[in-house]
Amino acid sequence: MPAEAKPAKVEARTSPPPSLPSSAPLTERQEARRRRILHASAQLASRGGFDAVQMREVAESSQVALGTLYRYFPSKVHLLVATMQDQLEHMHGTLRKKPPSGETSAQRVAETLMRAFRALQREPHLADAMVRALTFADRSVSPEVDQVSRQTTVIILDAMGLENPTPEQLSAVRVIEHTWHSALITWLSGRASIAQVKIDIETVCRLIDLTDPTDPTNQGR
Amino acid sequence: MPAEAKPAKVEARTSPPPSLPSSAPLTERQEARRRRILHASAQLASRGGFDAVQMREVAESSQVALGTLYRYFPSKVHLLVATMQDQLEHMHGTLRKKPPSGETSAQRVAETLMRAFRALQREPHLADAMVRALTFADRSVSPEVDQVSRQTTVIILDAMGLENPTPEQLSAVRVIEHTWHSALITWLSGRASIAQVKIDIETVCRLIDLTDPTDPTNQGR
DNA sequence: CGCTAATCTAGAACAAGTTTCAGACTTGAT
DNA sequence: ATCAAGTCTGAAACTTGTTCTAGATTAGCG
Repeated sequence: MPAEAKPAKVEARTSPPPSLPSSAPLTERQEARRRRILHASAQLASRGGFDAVQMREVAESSQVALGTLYRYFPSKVHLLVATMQDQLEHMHGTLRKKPPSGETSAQRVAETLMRAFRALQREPHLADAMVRALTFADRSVSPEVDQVSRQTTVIILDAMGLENPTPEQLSAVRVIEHTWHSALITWLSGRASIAQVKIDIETVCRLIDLTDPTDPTNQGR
Repeated sequence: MPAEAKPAKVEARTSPPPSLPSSAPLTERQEARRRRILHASAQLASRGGFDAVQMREVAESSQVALGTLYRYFPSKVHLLVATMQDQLEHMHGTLRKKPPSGETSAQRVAETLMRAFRALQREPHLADAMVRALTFADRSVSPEVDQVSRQTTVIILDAMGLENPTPEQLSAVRVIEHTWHSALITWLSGRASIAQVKIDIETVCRLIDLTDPTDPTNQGR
């Protein structure tokens, strides 16, 4: 990675989705620019992963000046995390259409995650770019990364079919997310097979059983 | 990050610890150089984390030419992962001296990981540098990252006090490692508190109970 | 000791993320 | 329609990881 200028300009951003400095609503043309940028980012990422997303190329592909690109997304990592948010929304929509069919919460969650995993497998380079950005993100990207995390939580809770999760269940969900992210990384870096990821996901999903109050074998714990 | 030259020179390295091109044993002076480099790396990392480890500075601090530094460690990530291996060995030695006191495997593992976590807290910047490097590593660093992973596995199995882990237990250990890494990241990026990390570790360690054949409540599973 | 291959050094050069700047364009309000 | 403020553009500059080169040094060997 080149000049990762330390003073990662932490603009006083506050609004949720857009990365613009202030929190003003975007004009139509601005919204269009933002969309073009995200599209270019995803496209380049689909080609060659994290390294292929070069800011100059993104700017060119999206017909925007480099300075403007940085105005919308203050760093490459911000850009890729935003790209991930974008893709996650798609994903959530898609998953919602066909709810998982498993009988237990654990099965449904595992099924949902494996479905997401298969989607990522279709664009492994894009997955690489997004996941690497996520885990490489430093504090200046925390709000955005957190948003991704929340969205993931929602997806998992959706799969569990829970209205009011208990604190224990939320803990289990946290651990599932940890495992999901880390397992993805091992897969992306070629250190784990698809089968291994599947096993890991299924293994961690058993934690859900452990917190399922309707499971009679959990009384002794 | 500056010019992350894509063609990450993947030299035909094969030997285990040293990153030198071939697999020849190091001379004394070479061993000393390697040590100086790792020391400088850890020192700079302790200051300002990942970003503070600048290759030129490492070279200068360790009294080695930039080209030589790259001969020993083909990239910044390689260097930091090697630094991690180094620290892990220390850690393992330290942990061995005072084995965990918990009664169950799960307790001992959680205790061990929390002890390691406290060690990391003492040098948060160093932890940042090492963990970021680990998760950002691409395929060219897989062997080294894998070695770190194996070492971590050994530490956990040690804590469990197992001679012949079952496949199920190994799966649980994998998930624990995933959680450990990911939880560290959320802590380092300021998205999770120390307390939260503790909870996550304790939560995932319950998976061990699930695979403990001596636990009578596990019969129905 | 003298030779050769490998290693090391100093420093330039290159790549890509990030910053900066002057000038053109838009927007919103008057 | 007009003006000020805010945006966008194009291009250059700066930073830091990485590569390359020519010339010293060192290591091992006969």
